[in-house]
Amino acid sequence: MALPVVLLVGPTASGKSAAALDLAERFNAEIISIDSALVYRDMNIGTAKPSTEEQARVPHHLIDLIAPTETYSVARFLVDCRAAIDAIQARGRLPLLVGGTMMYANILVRGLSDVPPSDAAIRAEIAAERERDGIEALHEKLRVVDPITAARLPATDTQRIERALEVWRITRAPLSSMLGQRKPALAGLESLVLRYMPQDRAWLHARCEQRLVTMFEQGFVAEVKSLRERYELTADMSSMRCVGYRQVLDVLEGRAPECEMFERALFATRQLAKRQITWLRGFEGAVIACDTQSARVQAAVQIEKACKAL
RNA sequence: GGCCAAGUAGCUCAGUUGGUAGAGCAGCGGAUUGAAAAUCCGCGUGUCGGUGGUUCAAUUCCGCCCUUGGCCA
Repeated sequence: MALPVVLLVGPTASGKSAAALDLAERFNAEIISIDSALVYRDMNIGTAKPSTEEQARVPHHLIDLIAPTETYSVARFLVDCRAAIDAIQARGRLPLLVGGTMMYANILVRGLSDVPPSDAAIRAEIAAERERDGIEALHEKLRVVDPITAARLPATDTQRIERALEVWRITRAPLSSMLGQRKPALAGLESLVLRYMPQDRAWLHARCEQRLVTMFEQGFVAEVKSLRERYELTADMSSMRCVGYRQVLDVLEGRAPECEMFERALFATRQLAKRQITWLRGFEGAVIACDTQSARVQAAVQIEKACKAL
């Protein structure tokens, strides 16, 4: 009997990881993390990574893949994720994909166009140009080679302007000519999307705060200090731009006063949750109110229904 | 009980020599194609404590009431 692929997506601190553990045990599932922060080794407290006990209860995948000095990508996620799904299904178990990195979830469902991978050397070269000439100059260069993308992006969107220029320099073709046709990532698989969303935003904000308090009590600052001793870290690395890590690093490197650290980290967490909720509204799939008692039961009912339908 | 001060956005406050109001911090909405926990774009959300009076017009001036804080009994 074929099993569906279940995606449980929700904002940070919504309780999806804990729910996933229960659901995994109930449905004989293995968990695949959809989380761009959990891929980093040695970043445990600030990412709210499932504990070793939790990982012993249920097998988890796509966690601890790279060092904090390395970078991951959506495309690599698709490859890793598909491999994990196939392996889990081969064992006759249910793949339960859980997380809050909505770009990954989005690409998983809608597919990725045929765009070249990033090139670290070209990317560094473009970043240097931006520091020297300013982002407006890069936007102008992009307008010449890819007017469609340049018109779409505000002149302030550094990351996308730099990426579009990078694509041009690698392929000599505009990014806008490559988008449109998407290669489906879940081809041949039945999928069920469960959107874990709070009815009351204040409930989520309170949980964000509570979890952040716990992180600092568990030694979050010590974790970042230890990371700095073990790795050659800089503030512009993807790992160090993660919510919380960035704010702690700002204090350790003297860019921000310690008294503001908690408040700034909390603010960043809320902004993240907000962006995640924006994505969720645009997704197809069952909505589950994560701030109600029956959230897990509702999720279980949906999964059961999907399994029977196959 | 008497005197004084304050009452304006979720919070802290500004302001209107009378023409229904604006900052900061919060908050909210949106974009998203190999960095996404990233990178950007947009939005004041208000019976100006209540009530009566003066006035063409009151959040603003006057009276009374309510609430809060302080001082005196």
